[in-house]
Amino acid sequence: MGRSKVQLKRIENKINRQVTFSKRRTGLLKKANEISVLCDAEVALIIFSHNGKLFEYSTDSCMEQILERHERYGYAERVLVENEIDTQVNSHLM
Amino acid sequence: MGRSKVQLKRIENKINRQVTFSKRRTGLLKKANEISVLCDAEVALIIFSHNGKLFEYSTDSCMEQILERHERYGYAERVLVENEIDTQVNSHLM
DNA sequence: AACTATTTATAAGA
DNA sequence: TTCTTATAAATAGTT
Repeated sequence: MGRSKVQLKRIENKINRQVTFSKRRTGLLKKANEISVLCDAEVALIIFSHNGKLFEYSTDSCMEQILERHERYGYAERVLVENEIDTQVNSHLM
Repeated sequence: MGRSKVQLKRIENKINRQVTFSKRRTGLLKKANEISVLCDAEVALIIFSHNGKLFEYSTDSCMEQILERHERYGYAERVLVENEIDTQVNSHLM
């Protein structure tokens, strides 16, 4: 999206990388909020810049709750996988 | 982005909400990967659909490491805030 | 699931 | 670094 197509590889120029990071971070956070509101989804987004600064978004500002839910879900999935339940059936559910 | 402008509020029609979720989820995951690669950032994205299904992306597939880093960073920030260090100075850093 | 008209994001440039 | 602008990309409504 811009004056030229972008190649999906690390931007070596430090200034350009920083500018692109700033722009895309704003866009990503915005879209995370949009899908959350529009689709009634629970979203957690964590971004650490190359320089180690943290940026984050979470639905209803309850990051910890979402991370806990993720942790619990993870265990449940592991059980499903171990039981070899056909995931293709479930992939149609949202 | 589409035939009409979108209002930032919950899509009440279930079918439309599901379709929009599917489209935007794909876009969001794609952009999370792009900023990660282009800008050498560490990203964790967790999305629970309205129906409770989990979708996630994490840089280098190490979600747990990123979440741990987030937890540690959180504590560090809290100390900074308590010490009332001027955050405007740091806001120029990325 | 594909298609396209439009909106939106953003790469370069100022 | 903030604003502008041309262009790429995403996506809303449609087929």
